[in-house]
Amino acid sequence: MFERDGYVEARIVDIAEESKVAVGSFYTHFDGKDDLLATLVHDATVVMLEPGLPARARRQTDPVAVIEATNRAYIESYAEHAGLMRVLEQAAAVDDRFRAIREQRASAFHDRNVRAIRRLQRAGLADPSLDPVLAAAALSGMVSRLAYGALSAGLFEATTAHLDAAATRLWANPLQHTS
Amino acid sequence: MFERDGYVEARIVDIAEESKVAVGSFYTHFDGKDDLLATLVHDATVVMLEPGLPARARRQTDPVAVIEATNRAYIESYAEHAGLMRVLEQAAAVDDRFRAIREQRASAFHDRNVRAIRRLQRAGLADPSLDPVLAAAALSGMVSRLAYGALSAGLFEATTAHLDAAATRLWANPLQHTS
Amino acid sequence: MFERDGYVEARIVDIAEESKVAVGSFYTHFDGKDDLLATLVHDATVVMLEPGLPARARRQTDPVAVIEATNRAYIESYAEHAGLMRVLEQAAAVDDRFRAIREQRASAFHDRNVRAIRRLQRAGLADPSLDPVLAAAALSGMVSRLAYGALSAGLFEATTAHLDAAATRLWANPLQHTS
Amino acid sequence: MFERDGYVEARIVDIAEESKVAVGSFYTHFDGKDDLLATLVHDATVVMLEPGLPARARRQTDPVAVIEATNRAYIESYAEHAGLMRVLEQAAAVDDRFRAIREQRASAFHDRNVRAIRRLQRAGLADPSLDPVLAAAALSGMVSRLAYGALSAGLFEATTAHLDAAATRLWANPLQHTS
DNA sequence: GATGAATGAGTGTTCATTCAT
DNA sequence: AATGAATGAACACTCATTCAT
Repeated sequence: MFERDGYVEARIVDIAEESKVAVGSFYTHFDGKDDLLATLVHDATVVMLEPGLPARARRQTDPVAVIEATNRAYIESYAEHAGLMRVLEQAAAVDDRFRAIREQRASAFHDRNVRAIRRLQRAGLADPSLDPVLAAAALSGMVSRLAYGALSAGLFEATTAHLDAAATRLWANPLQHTS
Repeated sequence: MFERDGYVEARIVDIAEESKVAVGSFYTHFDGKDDLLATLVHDATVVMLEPGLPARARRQTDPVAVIEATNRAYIESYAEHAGLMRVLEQAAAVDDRFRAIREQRASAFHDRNVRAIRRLQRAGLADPSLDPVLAAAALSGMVSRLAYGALSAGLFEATTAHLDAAATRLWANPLQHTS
Repeated sequence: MFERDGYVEARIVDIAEESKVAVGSFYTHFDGKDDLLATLVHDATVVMLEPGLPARARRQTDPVAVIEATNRAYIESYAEHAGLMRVLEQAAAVDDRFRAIREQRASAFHDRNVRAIRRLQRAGLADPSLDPVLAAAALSGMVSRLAYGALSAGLFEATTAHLDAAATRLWANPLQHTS
Repeated sequence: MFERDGYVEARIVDIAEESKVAVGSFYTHFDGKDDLLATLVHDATVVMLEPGLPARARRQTDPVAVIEATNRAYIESYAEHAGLMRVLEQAAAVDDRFRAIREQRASAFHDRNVRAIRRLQRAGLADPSLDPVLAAAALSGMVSRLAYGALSAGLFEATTAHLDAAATRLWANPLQHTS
């Protein structure tokens, strides 16, 4: 229902009906509309932040491999939860609680990226004059826009593989010394 | 009122009160809440798309100068209208009319960037193997995330000058031939 | 405006606009919507109750001629003011003032008919066992229904001449002695 | 509430209060003010058009008996629903939906009368030169005016029995050959 | 006298939430 | 635990009327 009508327009009655339970029963399980969405987002986030692939990638020394693994993880998880993310986006615009949740989610990715850039700089593999925080923000903005444009807004046709490649290339280049 | 309460929460009565007119008078000037926001956004957009600085920059041959001028124009206009943009963001999540307006605004910048990248590629100043559409999306995502993080969300401290510099550098590098 | 939108739906702004004056000017001439309609109805009623034709008919001795003259007068005046009468009908359902005006108008016709029937009875030209009040009510109900059906509701096709003839015949017969 | 305040003036809040339920509960049962009235009228109409008495009367051969039965049925049902009919009258003046309902109700009676007159003419019991449609309109206008005058408007004192008698007499006479 | 922008009381309708069954 | 009818606060919008110009 959230994905069809959006967070604001979705009515509790419809959600209950869709789930084939009575409205009252909905309140037995959730405190309200916000609690339901919070639960959904929480469940999805737990999966998204699972340190499976990145953990393995971190051990690698090739910076491009690290970047590619990170980007692929983000894009794939975005592809899987695109609908929910759109809903979270709307809820965040209306309810401060979700603004916080969204920021927290974003921070998790952001911080991971800041750490990755610092590591590359220390290893002499990235331009040390870049501000890691700004760079991480910019680069993850870039990747999420690519994901949004292709997977949510349908602005351009591209497979997730294409997106991976483009993201990695645009990530890798600016970090390099332009000497 | 929109900037304080958001589009959805703002009540007509409050908007009228704030303007020191009666509710009825509000309707003398606007057809409704949506009409008011549409008007505000329209006015701001007219200013933002004025081809002042970019037009002059286009004639320059130094690609970095072109990029810098474009980025500065975007960041400055974003800085000026940050609050309104946040409201538009919320309205777009709730009302299809505003989704369209937002897309249209985004397209205007996107298209300008696609054209800029193509021009640079033809002039041999940018890596010709990049897809201009994906690159434009990625790069403008990057810049708008920088602007959003610094000016709307307060994620990091930075002057608009800092943002200009970071944006330009991160734009310029990936376009270059990595030979 | 009243005839197009009905009494309740007609808006003062539209009435003023239609008359090419400002709303304020409307109130210079009339106290409000009700005053305007009262004036219109009054003007029309003055004309309708003018004792032109019936006065002459009254002097005649042929009862059928009297009846015919009365019916014709009613139907013609109804034909002329059908639109206004429909409006009055609606206003009477909403505003007690107009209910009174309508009753008064109806009474004028009713009383005239009661007097006519009494005269015919005294002259031995109508069944003396009929209650003149009920008969007058019934017969004028009949005529006004004919007028309404043909001229306002369009229930059946008939010229005013046809209506005259039918009304007179249906009036004349029941008054006669069934011996 | 409708009978006290009329259709237009009746407020949902009052209707709900009168029924000792909350406003919201009103909407649990009806779609709106119009739906409530439509339901009331529908229920009343179902009863009014029940072919009980007239069906039996139809088999009779005495035309006066047929007419009397029809008139009594109409007057009794009118007496029972006089208040509601007045409301319907007002609603019809304001809402096209009710205009249609009223016309439909009127047609049901009208058609029945047209058929009755035709039957009487074929049986040689009524003047064959009368137009059955016009006659039915006129005669039912007469009866309904009697009912309205006595039961709704209080124009004259009369028991339903008096009304029956008067109506039947005024119906019966005009149909007869005036030889 | 004419103007028409300003006024604000009034009301239909929605929907998250409760709670007796 | 499930049910779903009842609840009533909340709010957008209309339009007759006023009054400063």
